[in-house]
Amino acid sequence: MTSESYRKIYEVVRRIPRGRVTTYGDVARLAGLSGQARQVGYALAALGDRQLPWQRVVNAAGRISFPAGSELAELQRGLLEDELVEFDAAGRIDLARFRWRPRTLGRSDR
DNA sequence: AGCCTGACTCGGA
DNA sequence: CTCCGAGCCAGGC
Repeated sequence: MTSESYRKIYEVVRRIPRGRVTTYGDVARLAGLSGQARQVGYALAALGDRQLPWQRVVNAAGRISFPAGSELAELQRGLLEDELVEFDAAGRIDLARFRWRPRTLGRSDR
């Protein structure tokens, strides 16, 4: 069960395209785990050496979910900036511009 | 089992 | 804008 949920979560994260981001809640929905955003974060924390674009998952506020200034926060931000994802002065990503909208959510890209 | 914590989110004050 | 409170669920003690 857990492993099954994790598998679905990883499956979704793997599909996030470069230069785009998505939220924990969206990943949960796409993985058929609506309302379990928290478990997504949990699954990502247990990534191990899997090669997944985990940096493309941010919270619903468009912010990195690590303490500002922490090592992981810096790493994630750096990886995203390398993909040309922009952060405003407050460290927020404009989800209206960078959010990934897969067809399975009913929306097309812009 | 009970209790706390956490890469979350949403609605209300 | 910020601060709860509640819902969520896996893990560790």
